[in-house]
Amino acid sequence: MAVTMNDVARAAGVSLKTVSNVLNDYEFIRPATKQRVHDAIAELGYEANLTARSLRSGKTRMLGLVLSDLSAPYYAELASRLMTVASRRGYRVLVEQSGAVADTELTALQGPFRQLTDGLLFTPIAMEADAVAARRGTKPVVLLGEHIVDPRFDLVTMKNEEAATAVTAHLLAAGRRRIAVVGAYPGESAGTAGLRLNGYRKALDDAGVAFDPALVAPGEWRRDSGAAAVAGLLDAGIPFDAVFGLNDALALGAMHELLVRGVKVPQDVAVAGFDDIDEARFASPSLTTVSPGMDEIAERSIGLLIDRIEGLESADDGVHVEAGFVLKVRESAP
Amino acid sequence: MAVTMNDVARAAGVSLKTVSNVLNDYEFIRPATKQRVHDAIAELGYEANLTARSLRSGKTRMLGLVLSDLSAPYYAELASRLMTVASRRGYRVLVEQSGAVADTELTALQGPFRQLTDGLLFTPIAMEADAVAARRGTKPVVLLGEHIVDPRFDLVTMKNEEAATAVTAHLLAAGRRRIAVVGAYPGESAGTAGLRLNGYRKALDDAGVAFDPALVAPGEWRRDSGAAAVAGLLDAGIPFDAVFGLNDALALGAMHELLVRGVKVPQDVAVAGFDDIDEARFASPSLTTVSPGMDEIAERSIGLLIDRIEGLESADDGVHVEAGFVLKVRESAP
DNA sequence: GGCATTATCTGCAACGATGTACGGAAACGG
DNA sequence: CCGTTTCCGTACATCGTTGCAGATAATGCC
Repeated sequence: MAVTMNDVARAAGVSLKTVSNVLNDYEFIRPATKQRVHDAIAELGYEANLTARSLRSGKTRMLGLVLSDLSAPYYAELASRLMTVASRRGYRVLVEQSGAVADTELTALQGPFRQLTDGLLFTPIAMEADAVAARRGTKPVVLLGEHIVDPRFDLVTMKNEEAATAVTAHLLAAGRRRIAVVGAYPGESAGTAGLRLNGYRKALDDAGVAFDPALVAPGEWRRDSGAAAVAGLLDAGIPFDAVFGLNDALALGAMHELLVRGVKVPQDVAVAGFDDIDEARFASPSLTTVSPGMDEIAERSIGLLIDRIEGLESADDGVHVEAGFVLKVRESAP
Repeated sequence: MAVTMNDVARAAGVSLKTVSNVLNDYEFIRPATKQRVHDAIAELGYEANLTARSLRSGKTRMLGLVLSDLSAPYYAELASRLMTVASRRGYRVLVEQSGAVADTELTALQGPFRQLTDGLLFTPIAMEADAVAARRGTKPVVLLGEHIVDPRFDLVTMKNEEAATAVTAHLLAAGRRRIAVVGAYPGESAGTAGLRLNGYRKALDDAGVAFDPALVAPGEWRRDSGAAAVAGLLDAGIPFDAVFGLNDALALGAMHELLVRGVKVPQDVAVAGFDDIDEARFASPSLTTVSPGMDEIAERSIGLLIDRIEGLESADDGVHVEAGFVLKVRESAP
């Protein structure tokens, strides 16, 4: 049986409550008493029972992180940093994979997962704003991504549109005129894909280049769909001289397919991505992309969530944070 | 205030304990009673309080996963699958990043993290067998990887040596004779790196090719170290016609450096890796590697751990599981 | 010196579930 | 028909903390 507060209290010759007070930094305790308690704790090797503490206090000191798939490199890198940042403030992160399925997202939002955490970092993909608003409980929720942009919610995101414009402008400046986009539907204008597509269109407009819907190919944001999308364009005989993958995985998949087909990158077709995952630097050719300030996103989202949990942030409306970005020009689109 | 069992009991006109019994599938309950309780639960929207349940039962239905760094692609993919498999058996996975630091590993093994979980999936890197044996508590621990191979522990691993031999033999069969290895010290023979290096040496022996320590370059198992290791070899003027990265990240980093330096892959230097992460298929050239049966590893390690937790597995000695492997021949080393 | 105030510590109840023990009714056996 | 067994359900204690409301002693103030 583990050592309890009662054992410590007995050993230190004080009441159980005094031990609790010492542990919770209660103000009025004589240094000598505090010392005796600490000695007893050290001697017995006492460790607080977190479950009991949670039951009594209603706090778990865990944050929930809901994302579609932890094996996606962007999410893996993000999760890793979020955990590191959270642990600096004494919180753990519990991850739940939604698979981008509305049902699973809903379960994460209001099911048992919710109970285990003091607050949620939620990347909605399938669910819409009203549904989330109706189902979020009383605990804080900070949204990640851009699927839902709504004043009712705290949101940490990136400059999708501006960054996409920058990438596209960079391709245009290099003389590319038929820039294919993979990862969106031609008409899309909301959500992460939509925003990035808007950014692309804006750059085209600025440069006076006409938008061609035939150059826009949808696909899930994975390497294989990037490859499939490019294969589709090539097979359809649609000419293009650049590919903008709406995330790096898509771009890298696309680039792979181009090279397999004997298309030279960047000579024949330039390729650019979005996210600046570690893999991008080491691809061959290395991938031009945009770094969306992941450190800042991790820092700010955890900070905001914990501030909400601890009552340090009390804005009535949702707080919106937009991290900066940096264009990373590499070999795939010099 | 949330709905409690007491509320349900009142609504159903039974005692609190009967509600508990219904929820825990106690045998002797009249169908009619069971139905009334279920109706009340549905009507009130009752959800069991997991914290209270944990406190009373001593179980959390969470598994701990300790690994060095979740952003490493192999671990990210593994973690993702482990979570999926665990959830099928009603468990969640809580991840802790050790950073491959002994202190952090120790904390994960016996600190608060331990309390939160019913059992641990532990990838030791810095800690040694005796230290782990002394500090593991009473809850089940299943080791992953090969840093510690010891009959005292349950262990789920892969055929490192055989697989490394297969990769090396494949390179040799293609006529390569000076195969550099990145990710190990020349004399290493224990741990994952050591085993894979042994496999490499065995293949050399079988083929009657002499082992040259100058071809073995150490480095952490990341892309950047793979690149740095190859840069070192090239700068030192050590000739080689193949590189075996002891994991895919190393191999991909190495390949990148080769290509940057104008070395043709696979014409001048063939490259092979280990792990078969998704990225390997989409690299250019695509990476020859070995797939270590990650699905099997995920299935078996979660299965074993949960069986231990639930008392379904009771072998006194550690159970050792070795997943099979498949060589994936791709463009980087045809 | 008397009374309010401050400092220090304590006991009890409560968080919401489960384990143990037991009571009564129904079914069964001889 | 009575004792035993099998069902079905309940009451109470308990897991290890923290919140609340004191109790007691020491100090400050006039």
